[in-house]
Amino acid sequence: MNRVGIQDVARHAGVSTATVSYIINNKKSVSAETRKRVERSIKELGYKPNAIAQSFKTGKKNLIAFIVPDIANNFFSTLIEEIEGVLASRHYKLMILNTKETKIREIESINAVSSGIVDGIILASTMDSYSEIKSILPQSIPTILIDRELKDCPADSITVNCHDAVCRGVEDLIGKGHRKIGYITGLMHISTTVERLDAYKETMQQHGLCDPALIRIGDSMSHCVKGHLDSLIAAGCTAVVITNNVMATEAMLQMLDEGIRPGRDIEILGFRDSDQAQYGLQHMDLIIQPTKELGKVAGRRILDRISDPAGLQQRIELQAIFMPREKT
Amino acid sequence: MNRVGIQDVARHAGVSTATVSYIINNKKSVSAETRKRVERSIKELGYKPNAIAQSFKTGKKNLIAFIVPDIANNFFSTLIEEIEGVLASRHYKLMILNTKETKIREIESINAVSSGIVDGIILASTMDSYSEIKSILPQSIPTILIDRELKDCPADSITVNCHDAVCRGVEDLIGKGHRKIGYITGLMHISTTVERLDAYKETMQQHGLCDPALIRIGDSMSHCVKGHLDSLIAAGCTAVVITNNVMATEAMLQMLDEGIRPGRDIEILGFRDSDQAQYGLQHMDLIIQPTKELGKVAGRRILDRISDPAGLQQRIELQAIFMPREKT
DNA sequence: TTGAAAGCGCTAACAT
DNA sequence: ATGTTAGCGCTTTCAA
Repeated sequence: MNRVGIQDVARHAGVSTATVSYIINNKKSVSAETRKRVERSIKELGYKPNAIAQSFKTGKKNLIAFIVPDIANNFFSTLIEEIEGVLASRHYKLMILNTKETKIREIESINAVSSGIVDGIILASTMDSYSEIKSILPQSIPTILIDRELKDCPADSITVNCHDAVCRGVEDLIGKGHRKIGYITGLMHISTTVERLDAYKETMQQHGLCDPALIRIGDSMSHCVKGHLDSLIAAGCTAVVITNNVMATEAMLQMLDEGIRPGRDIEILGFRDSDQAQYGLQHMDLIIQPTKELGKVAGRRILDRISDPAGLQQRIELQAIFMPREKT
Repeated sequence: MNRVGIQDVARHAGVSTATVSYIINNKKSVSAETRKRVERSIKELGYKPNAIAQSFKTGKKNLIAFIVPDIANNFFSTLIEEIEGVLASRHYKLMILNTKETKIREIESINAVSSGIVDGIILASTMDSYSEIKSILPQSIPTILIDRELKDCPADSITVNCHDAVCRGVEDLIGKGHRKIGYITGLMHISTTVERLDAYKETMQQHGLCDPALIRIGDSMSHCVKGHLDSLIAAGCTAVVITNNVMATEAMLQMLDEGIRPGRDIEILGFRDSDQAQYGLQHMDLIIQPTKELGKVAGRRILDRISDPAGLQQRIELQAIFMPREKT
């Protein structure tokens, strides 16, 4: 049960601990012969460097934390996947902390992580504002915001601009003759929700079509869609904008089940991720987020930020695109 | 940028580092006055104990690794949620490692984790057999298998027995007069897949109905269902067993989209998790896995195992239940 | 090319 | 109740 340490290896191979360390990290030139001997000892003894001791000594953990609102959401699990890929190529691991869109769990997660166990933090925050976490977010740990912005936060951010795509989508609906276009939001305290809603209002206003009675406040996670959709249909909407992937999929299931034919009985403008091959979504107009790209860029950015902690703040913005449906 | 250490606090409060340590961990009795003074110093200096140094010294990391095949699968994200809950109550954190059902990523994950950064490992393995990971699975770290068993593995395991529920479900189908009952499997190298398939074959055999031509090999993740379902229908099946939650949901979407009415045109026996409120699933007969319970039990078990590393191996088996559909 | 030895920041046994 | 101090297992400087 006693773990074998670098001492044991050194003794077994008849060298100093320094030499073993050099070999583990191939830091200095070591004669081929010694290297061979030490490597044999390592294998024989089954030696594994104690990662905690290494981190303690060097200060490097090769670990990034991703604080994420909902791992079951395809958007975020795609993000995780992509970030992991980028990090793995640089020998970093990703630690995932799931907040379930609650502030308390976000705070707990930030606290857990600010004890110095990670080299960097990627945060998709569920907070209303930066002030709510300003005091607990450790300035000593490189941090970047992903997907959702926090006003006045000095950290780097990587976001997706959906404003233009939403405008285009709504324009398209209007162009097809729709006048009563309903809208189901995500969680209202999140920056992306506000951005998208503003784009919708703006466009509707430009055509003199804006009607607050056609807006429903949703959450991005669970089962709020049914009621909203029914009530918008009852209100006479011929088209509905549903502003995230989870809700769009749910709406799809529900409509199919009730015999409402999206694309015929009602027009839906939904959201999906870059590579989401969700069955049924082909009946909707879609706004497609560059989710994979978002993850990749975030992965690269946190790594760069770690190697240059003092660099200037960066705000990176990717663009979503509007794609009309294929099928009826 | 220089992190403040326990030394700084001690100096600032005019006490020894030991006293500060006692207060942080409230280990020994400290006079109310000293405590107050030290706590003020901690606040003033913004001191946060270096978690790595603590772990280094004590050997405790308060971290459990969960190596999981697919975080986007509701079954596993529910598991994560429940395990997190149990661990949080004992001040443990969960580190999630997503293998995407690939062996290579499982091996990488095990290696990453066996450098001693966690106190315990929960593994939902995607391997064919224990021999594939026997040499890399660290015996010094408490490990439990969840959901999927690995023959001959000496670790504890927590699984869900679906055998009886599948038998009952298939019996029920037969009782309703179905004779050609198709079957779509999960990944064939996984223990749960085999268990379920055996139960199906067994039951069909008992009624002289077993026909290998009615079995389709699926994977549990992606988009294999459509083809299989179509071909089973073409083969004359009046009922189909779909043996995990992801595939069941996908089949649902597809059938609705194609105007096939589950529960009327075709009978489906699907799977879902304890609390999965997926729209549309009410048209299927269902086998319900006690997913939340599974997570809770696993969380408790790993904690117990950590406090008693030498205890006898435990194999815990929960039972799935069969539930006929509500709606037509 | 190799080795001796000084810590990294903290905990806890032991002493006072 | 509080302080002194010896490490935990490793890396790395400096010397040989």
